[in-house]
Amino acid sequence: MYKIEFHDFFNAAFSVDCIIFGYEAGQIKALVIKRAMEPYNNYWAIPGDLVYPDEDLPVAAERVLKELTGLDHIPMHQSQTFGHPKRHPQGRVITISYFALVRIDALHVKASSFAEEISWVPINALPTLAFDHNHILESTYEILKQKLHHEPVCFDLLAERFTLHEFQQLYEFAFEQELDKANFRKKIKYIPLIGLEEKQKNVKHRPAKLYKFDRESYQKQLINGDYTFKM
Amino acid sequence: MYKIEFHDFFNAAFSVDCIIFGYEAGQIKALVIKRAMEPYNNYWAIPGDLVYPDEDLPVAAERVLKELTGLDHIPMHQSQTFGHPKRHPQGRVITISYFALVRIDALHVKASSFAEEISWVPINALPTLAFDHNHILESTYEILKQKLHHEPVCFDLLAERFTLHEFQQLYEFAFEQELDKANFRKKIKYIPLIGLEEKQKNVKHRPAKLYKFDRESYQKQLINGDYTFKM
DNA sequence: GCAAAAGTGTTTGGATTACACCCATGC
DNA sequence: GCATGGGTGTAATCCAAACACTTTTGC
Repeated sequence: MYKIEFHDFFNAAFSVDCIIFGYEAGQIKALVIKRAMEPYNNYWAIPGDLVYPDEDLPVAAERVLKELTGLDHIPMHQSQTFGHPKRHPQGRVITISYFALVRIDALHVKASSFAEEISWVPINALPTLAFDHNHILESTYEILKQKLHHEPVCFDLLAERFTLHEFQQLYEFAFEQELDKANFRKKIKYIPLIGLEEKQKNVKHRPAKLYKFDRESYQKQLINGDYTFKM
Repeated sequence: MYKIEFHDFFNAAFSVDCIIFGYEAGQIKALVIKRAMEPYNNYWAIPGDLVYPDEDLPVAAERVLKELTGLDHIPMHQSQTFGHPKRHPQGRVITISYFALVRIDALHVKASSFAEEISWVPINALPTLAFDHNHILESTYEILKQKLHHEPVCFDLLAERFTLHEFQQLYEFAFEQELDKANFRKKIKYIPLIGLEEKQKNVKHRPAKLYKFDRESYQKQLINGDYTFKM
């Protein structure tokens, strides 16, 4: 055991990485940016950057995401922290990863000066990413899958109005197994959904009814304690 | 948006906090130490300390736990990271919390020079702790409760040999609801337990049979995929 | 009419619940 | 004997899986 002075401990930096998941064309995807700076110039990476000395972590995550992708007002949750001494080539940098779920169809991302390109990549076909970002992304996807079982986060990924088939496909993709249509619909019977009058258009089969998630009555049921989401 | 030099980011420190849960006398408890140094001298706190500049996080968690409590070879899992700029009075210190589950009956803790006292406190009757440690401990307890539902972590808390009633009481404590004895036993029917010949002794009622968790066959079932733990 | 997907009903077996009952031990 | 918890059986009910069937659209 060696002894160092108290102030010598204060020579680390830390960053936040923002993992943004979306759902598009039947696949769960993550947002990556192409780095336009060293280290790992030209590599795809999770959007992330260093945290300012007196900045709180969730605030930093919001700021960094906005600076790199233009995305604003996206609620994020903390995922995990990665701190291997050699994970960053330029010094000791601990990174705290945050993640968010978004509706890809409802937003427009734009690359910043530090990121020359932005792309949504399917979670099951990731390229080699900068730093330890493959590891970070994969282990955060595991957390997402856990949440899909026990919390209604699926409705953060689906478009605001969705068909029951799209809803089903999301779960089929995440858990890599086909589901029976009739049984799926029985299972979701108690999830508060609002059935809209509107239907699908321009499909070459019977148009499906569109639904919205009824957040308000879900909240009420949560407080009453007479319902717990489970899939 | 302000701009600071790259090297000026490197003036933060980080620590690990080790939350040790145990089960004793029908209650889930956490290990706390009484601090024998500033800041928060004489407060109860989660065992934790600063991480060395080139030390990996899980290694630091193990070292710190051993230094402060004498506990060694306790497998720990990362929980959450807390980084509010004002959470530590002496500078910017981010803390990464780790947690572990132990069998209180099977270990002996000893206070170090930095901790003049060690105590197990029931999770539902915590004193005011140093720093933001109440918050850290409570939110980690929520994670433990989640795990109790989906992973066989209960057997890390129970004594190696336990009665089915002790097993049931652990769940009754965690989820704050009474369970039917007969139904509880049907529910755990598929958990691989080894029934021992031995029985309880010196109890003033019919002695209960003792059981062990069959880790080996649980692992096999996991790999085969023909069983998932659920409580 | 045909293809394709939407949408619903029925049967079955297994799990969950509530509850009742008997058993072994210390005092 | 009696208090205390250990341990088991039963009937009613609910739920999930498998599968078949009808409906509505575009072409």
